[in-house]
Amino acid sequence: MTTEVKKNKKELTRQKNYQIILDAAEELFARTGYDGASMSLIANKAGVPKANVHYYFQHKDNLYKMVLDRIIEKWNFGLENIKAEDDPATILHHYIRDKVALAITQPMQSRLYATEIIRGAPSLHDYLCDETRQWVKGKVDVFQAWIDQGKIRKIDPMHLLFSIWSTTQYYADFQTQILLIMDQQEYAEKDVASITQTVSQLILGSLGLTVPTND
Amino acid sequence: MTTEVKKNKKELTRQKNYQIILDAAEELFARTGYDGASMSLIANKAGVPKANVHYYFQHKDNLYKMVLDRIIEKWNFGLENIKAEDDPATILHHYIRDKVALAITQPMQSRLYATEIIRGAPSLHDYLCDETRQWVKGKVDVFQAWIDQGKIRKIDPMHLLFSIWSTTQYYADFQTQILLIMDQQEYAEKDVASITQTVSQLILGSLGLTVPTND
DNA sequence: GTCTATAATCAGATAGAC
DNA sequence: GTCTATCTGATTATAGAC
Repeated sequence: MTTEVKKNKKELTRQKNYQIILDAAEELFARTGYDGASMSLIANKAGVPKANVHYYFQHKDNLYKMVLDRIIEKWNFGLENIKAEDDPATILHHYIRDKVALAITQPMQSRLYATEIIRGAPSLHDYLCDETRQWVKGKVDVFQAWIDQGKIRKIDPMHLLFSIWSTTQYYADFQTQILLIMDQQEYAEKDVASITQTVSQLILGSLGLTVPTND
Repeated sequence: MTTEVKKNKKELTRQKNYQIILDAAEELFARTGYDGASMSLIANKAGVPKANVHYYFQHKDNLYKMVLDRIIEKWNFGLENIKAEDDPATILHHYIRDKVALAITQPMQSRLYATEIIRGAPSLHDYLCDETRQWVKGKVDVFQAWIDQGKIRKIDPMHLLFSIWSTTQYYADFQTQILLIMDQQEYAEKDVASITQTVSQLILGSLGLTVPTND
């Protein structure tokens, strides 16, 4: 085996271990909070010695930040190129549908994000001030243009956006409560459909729009 | 001083200390999570020796449960006696208004509840299965009656309720994010008004109702 | 009832053999 | 790069003087 091949193999195990630890950390941070997720619990779940977690990520805080970074990248999507000329009903319905799907399939990531905000966003402060604030500003402008054109009913555009976030993320963050109330073990296929339908109906309905029948 | 008076005085200090510790614990549990809030931090914040916290509440878990109990009692309000004959617009608008007010004035309690649910509701499991499920069932029946009478547009009643909870609580739980995006230190009077207005418009508007102008 | 001092345990982090 | 053994400090909880 040449040194080159050896090097590649090592790099591969490195990346694999890196991901395994990140996955374990994501779930534990989401499930038990920053302080509740100990490095040894994370190491156990990942199936590596605790010292290796420190070898890869040095400090706990660094590991936490890496987990958050990965989530931010994944969640930072939707409404990318919306314009005043677009059709609000289509745009918003698709955004809601995708948000609900993400909440159902990746609840842990939503929950970790939620606990970070609830803690006062110590690790996301700058990101929220820069990227998120700018992003929101852009979307709010388009919403306002829709209102001015009479495409949608008059409403506070920023709070409209917050309402979309809250109603969709709720099904990830409060899943435990929802399922206990519904007396179910997990979301069924029809639940996803009725959640999407209800939330979409709620947002679009209040704007004087009707939910598109075809996706 | 008679023994009776002495006894009353002792009982009074006991209740006072009890409340002081509960208040400190509530804030710390909400801010840093169950594991992040250490007994010594709570004792410091309350201004009592750590041993006294144990004297009053024995175990950390017990203190946490007491804090939760107090929150549940306070939040378990609204829609108490609604009936199929009531006017949906008035009922729902008042419910939303009160929920928003509570979210703005008591954000810590909402956040603590949220983290408890996100953790999988270890301490609230039974409460959610019994009280909450029954409560929801009752409200859903009334909502359904409103739909059947043609008072409100057809919508999934349970998800309608979830949407009210999510949109209102969001302003407590995600306050940090919202204020950073809005570039403000705290909610202003006019914010509370526009949040109430927007959320009410959202819920009522999607039901084919209009927001009542007079409270 | 109150509080100091301390026990027992577990956390994050590292040294050093392999 | 990997992992055992260990250090240091913090945590929950309690014993016992006042």
